[in-house]
Amino acid sequence: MITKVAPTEEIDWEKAGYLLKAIAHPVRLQVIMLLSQQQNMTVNELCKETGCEQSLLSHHLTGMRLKGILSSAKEGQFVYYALKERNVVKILDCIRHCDCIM
Amino acid sequence: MITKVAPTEEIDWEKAGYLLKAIAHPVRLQVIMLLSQQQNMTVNELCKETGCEQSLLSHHLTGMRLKGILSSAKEGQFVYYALKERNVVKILDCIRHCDCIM
DNA sequence: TGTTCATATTCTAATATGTTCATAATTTTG
DNA sequence: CAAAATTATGAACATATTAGAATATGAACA
Repeated sequence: MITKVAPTEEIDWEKAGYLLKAIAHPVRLQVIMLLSQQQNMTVNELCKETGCEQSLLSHHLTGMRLKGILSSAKEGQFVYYALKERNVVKILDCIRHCDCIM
Repeated sequence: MITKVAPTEEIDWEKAGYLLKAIAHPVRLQVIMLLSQQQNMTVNELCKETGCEQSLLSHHLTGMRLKGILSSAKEGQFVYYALKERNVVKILDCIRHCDCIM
């Protein structure tokens, strides 16, 4: 049996870049932060918390949903958004503790 | 003396978004990874490793330098690039261990 | 039914980003 | 000095992202 010796971790840089781009925006980061603390929130709640205009926020939310970061569930007249890919929170935490001087 | 009670960590989302955007690109991520393992590298070395064309890579490098992520030092005909903001490596490590399904 | 609320979508404009190509600047070498 | 190597720069272009306005859809409710 042939075993790979210390296989250099294969990273899909395209994927990684795609993922980072998908969250790299102040509003989207805030949304992730909020949903990491609160399970689900309606669009309106997110609007108020982020201070982002409804239409624009909707765009961001739709995008993140399509990219698998968020899930959404319609209940009556409301749509509840939640984190689907909770791993992105780790990236947030990382930035939070990073002290990146920029 | 008045002490702030459990101050909710203030995060500058603009800054965070800016930082993420600054590295959110397959070539730039690779550059960061390479320089996290090797201290300095010339443009040519980075070219070969990333498979990115010289001019394009140069643009990326210049951008990252201007944003404070990389430093550069000219030595003779070569220019050595190095990580200036090593904290970005943490973000890479995070992605690496994330198993983000995307 | 008609009105209001919550959300999504479409359209348009502005701006930013990624890419390529040609060329410049500088250093080394023959 | 001329040629080759290394890197940067600028123009031009394509594409993507961001933003906001207007409008559509559908649910709730008087």
